[in-house]
Formats: sequence, C-alpha cells, structure tokens
Amino acid sequence: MNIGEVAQRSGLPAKTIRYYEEIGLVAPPRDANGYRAFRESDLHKLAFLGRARALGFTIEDCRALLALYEDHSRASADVKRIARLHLDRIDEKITELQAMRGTLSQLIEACAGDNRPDCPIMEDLAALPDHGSG
Amino acid sequence: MNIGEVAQRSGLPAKTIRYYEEIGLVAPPRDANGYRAFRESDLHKLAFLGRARALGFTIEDCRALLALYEDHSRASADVKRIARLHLDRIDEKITELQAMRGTLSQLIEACAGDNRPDCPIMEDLAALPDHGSG
DNA sequence: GATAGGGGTTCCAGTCACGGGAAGGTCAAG
DNA sequence: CTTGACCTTCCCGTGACTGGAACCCCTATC
Repeated sequence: MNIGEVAQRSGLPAKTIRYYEEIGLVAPPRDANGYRAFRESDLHKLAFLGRARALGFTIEDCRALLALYEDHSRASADVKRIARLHLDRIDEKITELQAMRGTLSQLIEACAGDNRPDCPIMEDLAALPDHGSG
Repeated sequence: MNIGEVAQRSGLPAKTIRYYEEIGLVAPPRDANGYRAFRESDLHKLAFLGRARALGFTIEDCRALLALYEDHSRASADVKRIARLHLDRIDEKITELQAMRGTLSQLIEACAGDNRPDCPIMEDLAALPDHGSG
C-alpha cells in the first residue's frame, strides 16, 4: 500500500502518517522507488493511533499503548493504568473549563450588551490580583 | 517600576511580560540603562491580560479586549460578543472532553485490570475506522 | 518523445503562548 | 573591588501537527 491508500483507510492525513514515522511510531519499509510500502500491520497500527489520539491520548501515551498492543503477553492492568491517568487529566481539564465557564457566563449574563461602555466583564478583568496579606 | 516588581504585582512571570511587549500588548518606555520602566497603566494592562488569559481568552481576544478596555466610548455589546464567542468555544471543548470521558470511563470500567492480556480498551482502540459504504 | 496529471519524496517554516538557559550589562551593599 | 540580585537580548524547545516549496515517479495521451 502507498501512503495515499493508508491515509484513506486509516482516516489519518498523509502528513500525519509521515510524522508518525519520523517519531518512530511506525516503520514501513520502502519500495525500490523510495515510496513507503505499508503492510496490513502498519495500517492497523495507524488506525490504532488515530483512535487513541481521538480519545485524547498524548503521543507518548500512544507509544506506550502501541507497545502493549503489540505485546501479546501484556497485562490489561497496564493498559487500564494508562487509561485511568488519562481520564484524570481529562477530568482536570473539564473542571478547569467549567470554572471558566461559570465565571464567564455569570459575567455575560450581567452585561447589558448595549452601546454604553459600562460592563461587568471589563470590571472583572480590570481587577488587580489579590496580594493576600493575611 | 522594573519588570520584577510588575511581575510580582501583576502575577505574571517576567518572561511573559517581555513576550507581551514583543507582540505589542504593552509598550513600556525605557530608562537610560535600557531597563523597562513600567507605569501604573502598564501594570493595569498586564493584570488585565493575566485575568483574561486565566479565563481562557486567546491572545488575539486579549488584544481586542485590551483595545476596548482603553476605549472609554466602547459599547459593552462588543465586549459581550467576544465573551460569548469564547464561551461557545469553551462549551465545544467541554462537550468534546465529555465525549472522550464517556467512552474512556466505559472502557475502563469494562477492563479487568489484571495480568491477562484481554482488554476491552485495546479492542476498542484496535477497531478499524468505518468506511460507511451506505 | 514530449507533456500533463496525480501520485510520491524531502526539508523548512509556522502554529500557540510561552519557558529555559546562555551570555552579558547594571546597580546597591559591603 | 567584589558579590549577588537584578536587568537585557537572543535562541532553542515545547505538542502534534499543517502548509508549502522543490523535486522525483508513474501512467496515459498526443
């Protein structure tokens, strides 16, 4: 398979596939003309990577997961641990975003949104940070 | 004020303040020795930027907000519009993360997490993408 | 054999919002 | 005069790609 076909079947852009080769996630052999010659196993790895990335795993997580994917004597506990750590990161991010969301939506609701300059959003942003002297 | 004091009072790292100068968000004059000489107004701008960034606004949003901050004949509607667009982006991100969270937590729950290789997480990741022929 | 097009290849630069660290100038205190 | 804390600029690295230039390969057509 050339890169175009693999791109189509894995759902990844050709650029991304080349990048994954560069960082050592896949290592397709080359044809005599220099073209990458992807095997079915490469396609499966790339599809795996695409799915893992879609779930938000970092590239380094993906590298670890791919190693476990290839390791038929793996322990599912290892997979689960990686997934759980990632879930924790996601929860942190969600919490952070929801905090922003809370503040923002309050401010937006309080803002008249008319042609006058007075604006609770501006007032909030303009507040100097607390130096907490107590 | 030198950069150290402004950093402390604004809560921003000196590095970040220099970066904000570089991209034109603040323009403190210089002392004879080449040191940046921040005015109170610069401090206020920087504190404003810090707060806006903490709410997740992009630098370009910040640039626009700062212009409105300085514009005493602004319309609060303009502020509100920027904030609302940002809120929409936050909501998108939250939705995306919650989708990941949903899939991941299901998979994690279904995974035995023992020393056997069988693992629903791996099975999910290994699925080839649908080519949707119908 | 020339040409057009649709593959493929490499390499370089840019993204976003900084952070780290080197190499060097400045200032107040002892 | 030295120490040490501050300040300066400059350049590289981050994560995970994306865009584009310049070039090669292969097939089909005239």
